[in-house]
Amino acid sequence: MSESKDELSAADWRRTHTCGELRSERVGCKVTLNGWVDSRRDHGGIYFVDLRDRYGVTQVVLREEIADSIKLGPEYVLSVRGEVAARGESNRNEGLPTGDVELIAERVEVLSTSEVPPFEVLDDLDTAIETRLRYRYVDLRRGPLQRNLAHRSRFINAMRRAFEDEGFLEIETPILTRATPEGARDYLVPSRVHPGNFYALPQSPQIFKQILMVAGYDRYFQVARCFRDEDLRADRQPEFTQLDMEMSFVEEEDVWAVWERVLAHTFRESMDVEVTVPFARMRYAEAMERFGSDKPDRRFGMELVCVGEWAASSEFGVFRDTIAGGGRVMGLVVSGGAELSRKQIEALEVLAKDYGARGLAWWKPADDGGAGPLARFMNGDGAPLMEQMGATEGDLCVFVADRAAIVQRSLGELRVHLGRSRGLVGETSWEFLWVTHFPLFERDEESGGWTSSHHPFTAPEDWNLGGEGADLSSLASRSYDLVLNGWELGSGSVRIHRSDVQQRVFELLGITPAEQELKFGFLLEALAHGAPPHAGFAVGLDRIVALSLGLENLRDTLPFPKTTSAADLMCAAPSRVSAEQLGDVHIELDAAARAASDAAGAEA
RNA sequence: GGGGAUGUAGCUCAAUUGGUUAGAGUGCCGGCCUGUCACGCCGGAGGUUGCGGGUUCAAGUCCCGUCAUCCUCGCCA
Repeated sequence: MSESKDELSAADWRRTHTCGELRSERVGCKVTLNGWVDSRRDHGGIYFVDLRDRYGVTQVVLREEIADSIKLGPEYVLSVRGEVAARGESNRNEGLPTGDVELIAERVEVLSTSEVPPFEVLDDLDTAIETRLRYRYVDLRRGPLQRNLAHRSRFINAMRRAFEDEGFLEIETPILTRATPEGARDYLVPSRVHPGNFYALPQSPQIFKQILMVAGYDRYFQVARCFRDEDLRADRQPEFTQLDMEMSFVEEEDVWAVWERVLAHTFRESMDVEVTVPFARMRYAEAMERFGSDKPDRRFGMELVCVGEWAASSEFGVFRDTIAGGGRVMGLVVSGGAELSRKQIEALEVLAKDYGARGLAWWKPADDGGAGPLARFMNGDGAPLMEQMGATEGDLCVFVADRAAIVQRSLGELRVHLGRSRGLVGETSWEFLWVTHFPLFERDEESGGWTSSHHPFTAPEDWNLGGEGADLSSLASRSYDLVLNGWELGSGSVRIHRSDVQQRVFELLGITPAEQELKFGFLLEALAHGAPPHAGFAVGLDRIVALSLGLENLRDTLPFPKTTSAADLMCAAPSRVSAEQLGDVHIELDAAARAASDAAGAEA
């Protein structure tokens, strides 16, 4: 180095530019860059270093005397002072935005050294997620993740601005709150000052935002962290973020209109994408009947076809008996599916059975009766069923006979599977869909009682709940989901703002007046103190951000995601705690927990 | 809670029917090289085959158990 160590440390090491911004206009300027050593190329008399930060990469040239004076390793953090030089025609790097210039180093300071990283910081690296999560700070230096997180920031900020412009107030609600009796398992936090009592982390700010409506904050929104202690999936994390909102003195259409404006603004601002507004709308019952799903992917057809009439009069006993027993028989046409082998069709049957179907009947249609197990019930004439299915020779028809819910579910899942595997799903499009009028209640298979399809605060379509002795399964709710390309992005509803109706719904859900008082007393009380009609909605930000990036797994849009077993591999959470800490919160482990905790401790 | 897949060098993977000293690419370290840009060339280090047990003359390979990761059914008001 040309200067002594003392002069160096006295000198200002701070950057004048980022590693992504130098262009030809700066040739001749003295600049300072800060960044990480991305790659090194030692040519003996001349030494190249690519210096990286989240803005880009700039080539730094170290002449022999500087290169010989320092030791550089991968991911070292440097401050480089020097002059910007033109690269010249033959030396330009077309692949780099800064490729027309380079920095001729005059002074290099190592701000920080680095262990050899566990994997290389490359855009297209194929490292096991386990290793990436363990060393997330290295993984997060990679371009795709930096771009994803930057996109997420822009997306959320655009949404925030849109809500502010609509007159909404951003209001925070508690993270330490009380356990709810229904819904997902709560994450619990033991109280030190209230022995034997626990806070719960919120599954959503639902009750708080309703109480804000009662309090007169008629337009609320929040970027809210939510927690649910349930098993995970690629599209599900134990803690996740919602863009949550609620409005007073409105009905469904008002909520939808706000969201249509907000999302149009958000996609325009953050992605330069124009989305079609207003969004399409479809009732739940229609979605189930046509697509076998409450979140239909409408990018391809292959809709379910009801063949109940044909089945009722067919000679196939299973079909006939199903119809006679009040069930349904429906089918799908797999275009060009006649090419599928028996083995491939059996794989489809396995899939259908995963979702409750008892079997999958199939038929390769033709005028003469076609082929497959159903062919012998055609009496040599396939035309009538072909016409009803809208099938032609060369297609494959598959059928499920069962209770309506099972028929729709299994064929709906089959449809999505076939749509993907047969390449029917086109490019990602931005055709949003409101699915409306979900059932108010569902049967709980285990207890035989009733549960809310959405949540117990959802308004019924009929404030009288159908009167005394009504068939609860037939009641529709004023809830709605927002769906995009087969993904549920969010859900909401008009709420119950009448204390008496809320109590009646609790009662139908089997919550006794004593329980209501104990667990929801504060809400019922609030509703009895002047509650305006209100409605709201929340989207899963992780999902919509992932989808807007074309990703199906949430992990690449989150800085510190957890594993399928809800562990953080970087900081090794959850962990055991000292006996003293447990004592503080009045917790004693049982024998099984002690053993598991000791085993985990021994491994670590 | 159930089902499936995976686990070998820092990383990504290979290793025939159970058979010699577990290999390759990449990264790392050293040497050479004045225009590279995923530089190149030469050399080197690097292994509890996830862990525990079993079968066998012999186990990365077969069996049992266990742990971790991923996908998934249930679950997720």
